Amino acid sequence: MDLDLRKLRYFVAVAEELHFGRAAERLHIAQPVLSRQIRSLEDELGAEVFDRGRRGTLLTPAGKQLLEDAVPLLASAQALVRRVKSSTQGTQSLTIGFMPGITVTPAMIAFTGLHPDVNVRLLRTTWEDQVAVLLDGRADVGIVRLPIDRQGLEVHPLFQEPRVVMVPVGHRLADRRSVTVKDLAAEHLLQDPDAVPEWRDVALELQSGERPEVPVIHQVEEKLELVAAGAGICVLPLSTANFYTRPDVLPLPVDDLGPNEVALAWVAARRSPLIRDFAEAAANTLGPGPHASDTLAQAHHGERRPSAEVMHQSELM
Amino acid sequence: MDLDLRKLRYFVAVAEELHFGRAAERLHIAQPVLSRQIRSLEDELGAEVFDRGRRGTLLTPAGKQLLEDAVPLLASAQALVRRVKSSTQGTQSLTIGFMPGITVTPAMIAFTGLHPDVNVRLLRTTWEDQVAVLLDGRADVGIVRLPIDRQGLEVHPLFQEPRVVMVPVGHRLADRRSVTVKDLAAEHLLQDPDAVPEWRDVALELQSGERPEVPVIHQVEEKLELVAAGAGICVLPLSTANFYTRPDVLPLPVDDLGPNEVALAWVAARRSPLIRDFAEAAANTLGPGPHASDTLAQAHHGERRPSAEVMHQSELM
DNA sequence: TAAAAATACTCCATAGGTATTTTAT
DNA sequence: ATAAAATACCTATGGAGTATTTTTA
Repeated sequence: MDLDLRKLRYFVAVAEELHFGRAAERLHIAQPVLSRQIRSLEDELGAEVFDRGRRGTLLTPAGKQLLEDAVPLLASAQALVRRVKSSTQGTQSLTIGFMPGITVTPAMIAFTGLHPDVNVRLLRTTWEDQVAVLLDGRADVGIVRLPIDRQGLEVHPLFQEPRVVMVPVGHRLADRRSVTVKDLAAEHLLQDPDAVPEWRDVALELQSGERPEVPVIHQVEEKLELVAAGAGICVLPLSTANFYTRPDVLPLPVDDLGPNEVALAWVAARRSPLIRDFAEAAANTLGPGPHASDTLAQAHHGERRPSAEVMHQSELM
Repeated sequence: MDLDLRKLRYFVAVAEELHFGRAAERLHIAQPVLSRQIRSLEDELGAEVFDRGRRGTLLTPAGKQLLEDAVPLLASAQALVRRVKSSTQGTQSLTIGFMPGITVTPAMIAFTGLHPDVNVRLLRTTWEDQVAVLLDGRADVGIVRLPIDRQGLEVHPLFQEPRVVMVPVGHRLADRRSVTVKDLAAEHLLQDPDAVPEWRDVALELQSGERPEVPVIHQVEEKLELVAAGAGICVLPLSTANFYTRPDVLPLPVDDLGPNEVALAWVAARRSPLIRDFAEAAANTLGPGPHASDTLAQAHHGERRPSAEVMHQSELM
């Protein structure tokens, strides 16, 4: 009668691993248990979701449809629990997700003026989880870098900022005043190609299909460490490049690279007055027109710090 | 770890009844079971959701938050199951919800031209469930009458049409050429007051707080039966009034009643190409500008029939 | 005191475990 | 032959039932 979210979570694990044994390991259960639970899910749904045999485990059309709906449903369930738990605290709160390099403070100040009683929290996100934190309720509203998957979100553009490429000192392009995307085609990009569509379309390592695995750590500091070590390059919005300046990595303008768009996003199905008011505060203080420094800055180490208390994600888990 | 949707469904029943015994009856389980399940839910959430004692059972703030999220989550889960089940059939399908009186055929023809392979189904809705059928997956897209709760929906206005009031022959207003909303303040309205905000604001029966219970049956035919019997009046869009003409009920123009807006709506979190193409077909064929008859018609009984096969909701349950 | 919810207990369905067999490359 | 998934069988958790007690207006 009622769908079992545990089985759904198991299904997602198998759908992602395409292997019952590995999925069971990831879920910390025994493989036969997983087989039985997936069968039970298939019985309840009246549809086979996996094509076992032949070339291992594959998704059926019904399985693809299920995966598409299961991920957001599980996120919504998590979001529900988070919101109920936070509603037990006496004070209302608003959690703002933001990507590194974005200055949230002016919007926060404007919002706090309207709602001095509300506990505003900041959650630094990465490119990979900037959308997920909204869907699963870790954040109520996000200041995101486009492009993103807009499914289920309300997205309001705020402003644009130029992007630069970070190369190590001594790199073959390091003495250029500026470069083009084509100059970078042979480089290894240390980030999700979807974040830089212009590069993705010309990249040699993607056309050859022989792209080395990008390390799973995606903090900006670590990316720059890898750039400095000569492991590859990365493209950053100007404000981020200025924020994380270090002497052994140089920012270079890229002539034909479109600007990075920053937008405010939240789950479309919610209409909380706090989100509405923060959206207005952000539009007034952050967008449109550049408020941040938009020229290549000289190195200025450690001068700027986030001026509000920043939660680390681990504190929220 | 995983939220239990069964408990969530139990919670919604108690939240709606505000009485464990009656809720248990509605759920076909014993009262002690319900008490225990709600306690278990509260343990899992780490929050009391009901305030027992004093004046019976009441929702706590956490309970209100939970109710707000639980209803759409349960609807999404139902929608997931429906979509997986329908994806097992070989042919793709698109189910269109529509309110009585709206002519869907031109949009259907345009859409079928684009997708001759897709099985298009129609689902007649009522004022009360036109949104629910979208949220729980009974329909993929709906032609709805505004105003509706837009939470989680994408809403694209199509066209407007005038509204009339239906009164029985022999009514004190029956010989008027037209009336005003104020003339209707003392009448009993046989529908949801939210459907006619202009009336709601002046209605005597709402101000006195002594509104008689409106029968739960909400088919247009039955409303007109009640109007004919002198049980009250109802306000209908012109096309609906023309469609359901009967000799003992008269339509009257209401001078100061705004037009009824018809819109296309679907769940914002979905982005199916079929929905996109139907939206385009509907915008081209149905809106803006009136395509239906927009004058008060003489009686023409039984001439017009819905030209496509119409499913009854019971066939879908 | 009467009505409503909570507690005590019993039963059974089912998640999870280990050992083993079946299946497909 | 081997790796992967399914089956067999056992244990224990927890949902649902009935009978009863506790609580509150």
